[in-house]
Amino acid sequence: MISLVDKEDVGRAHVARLASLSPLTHADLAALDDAALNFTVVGARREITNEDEPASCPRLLLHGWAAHVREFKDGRRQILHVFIAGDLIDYWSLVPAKIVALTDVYLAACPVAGASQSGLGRAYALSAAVTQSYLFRQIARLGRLDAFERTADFLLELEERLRAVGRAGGDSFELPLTQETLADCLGLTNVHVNRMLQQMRREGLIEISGSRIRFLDAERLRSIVQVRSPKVRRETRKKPLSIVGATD
Amino acid sequence: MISLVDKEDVGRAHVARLASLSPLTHADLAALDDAALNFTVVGARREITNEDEPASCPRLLLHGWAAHVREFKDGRRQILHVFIAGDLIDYWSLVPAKIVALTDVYLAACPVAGASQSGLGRAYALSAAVTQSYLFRQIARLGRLDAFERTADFLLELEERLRAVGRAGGDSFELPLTQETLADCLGLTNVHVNRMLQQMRREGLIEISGSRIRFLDAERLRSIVQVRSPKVRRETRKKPLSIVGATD
DNA sequence: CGCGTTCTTGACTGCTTTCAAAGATGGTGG
DNA sequence: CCACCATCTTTGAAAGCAGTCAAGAACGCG
Repeated sequence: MISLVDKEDVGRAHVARLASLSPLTHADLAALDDAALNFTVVGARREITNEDEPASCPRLLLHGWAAHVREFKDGRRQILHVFIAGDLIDYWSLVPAKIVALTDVYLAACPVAGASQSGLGRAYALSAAVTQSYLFRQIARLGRLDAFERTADFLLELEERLRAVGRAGGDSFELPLTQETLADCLGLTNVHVNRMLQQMRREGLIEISGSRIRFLDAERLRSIVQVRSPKVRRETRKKPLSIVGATD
Repeated sequence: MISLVDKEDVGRAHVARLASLSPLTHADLAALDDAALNFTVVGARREITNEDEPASCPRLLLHGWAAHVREFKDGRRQILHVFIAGDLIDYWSLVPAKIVALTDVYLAACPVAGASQSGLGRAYALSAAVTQSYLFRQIARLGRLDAFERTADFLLELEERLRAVGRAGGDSFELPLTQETLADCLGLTNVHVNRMLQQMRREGLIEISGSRIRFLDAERLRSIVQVRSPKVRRETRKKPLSIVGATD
């Protein structure tokens, strides 16, 4: 049986997120509330979309977690992007993607932006831009951060995004992902993810109980990502890719 | 002194690319030709855009190579995306990004799509979608491919993209990037990129002379990326992330 | 021709994976 | 309420891939 969430909880996150991107009119809000009224439930581990049958229309993720995943023939797997409550799943009828529910998920059809000048239309555009910026962050994370930094950065990103939709209270939040799923996000093995989390616990950075994770020292966590440790990785003076001098 | 390219060469790539995405009207083509007439030149290693001053408008990259790069405080560097001739540099006034010229670069302001129904407008939208799909590929590459596979996949991607704009003849193309820049794309060190290229040469996969690279066995190269080698990495039967059964 | 950049190579280190097995957890049915 | 089962987490030992360091060769430009 699927565990239900409070009715008032369903349908808040997406409003919070979109409204924070662009001021919404009453019509916009009404459209969003309307859309949230009849949602679809997709069970954990079920496919929301796959490479063969692209989505018919953009959706709002009202509740739960989903992932855009790419699978290789030999079983390797990479999660390209994680969707949380409030996110727009709108890319793309054009780019076929496999998106799976990581938990039970509540989806609603995305109301079309009435006037193209409506706040809703702009919110959608901004949402896409924000999503893209998280893709960039994911690339940088996978390309240049080591396992420990990667894990820290990813947790910080999740906390930041969850907080924006009221899903991170105080300094803790629900993280209903297995360490294997985490590993698929981070390009690591489940074993190594486990070791990194252990290390964070030992160092007093985080605390995990059940599926809830708490930041004990968010500041230090953040500083880890910027530059791992002052001594280990000394400021390698590498030739800059770009020149500072006068433009042109 | 900046080496000039043939006049007829400037301004072909972007037309080829956009027209292949959506049929263009005469007006569209005229607008593109117009735009290409007065281009700006940005010297190699100069910044096209940086985090502080976002681009004022979308640009067409008429000629040359550019990169969206992210730099860390400690000197680490990751190239998030490479732009080649014909590409649209349009993301985003919204998401500040540092984009540098990897070679001398010719840029033109992007003509605004007249009617929102114009082929040009749709070409822009599709261009953004295609770019996004390359970001996904970059994530999968960095997350789950080993150094050899990564290098192969990246070269294949470049060939494919260059071919689409007539910049890859036969089985070879100009690759005006240093191995260090390549390393920044691939999340590797310049030393290791060198070793991977050496290995590809030894195995008769590629041939490099100057800045020109030739695929000697594109088919085998492609097969490498799919599944590295049948023996080394045996079909790990990992629990599937998603369920195949009936939907809902 | 000389100089700086880029490429190449080898030896060594170390981070991450692999393999294997034991412990914890949660849900189910008796 | 407990036993059981599947799933998930945890741990150790060993192997392997990629990074680091260093130095020499090749290349291109002025």
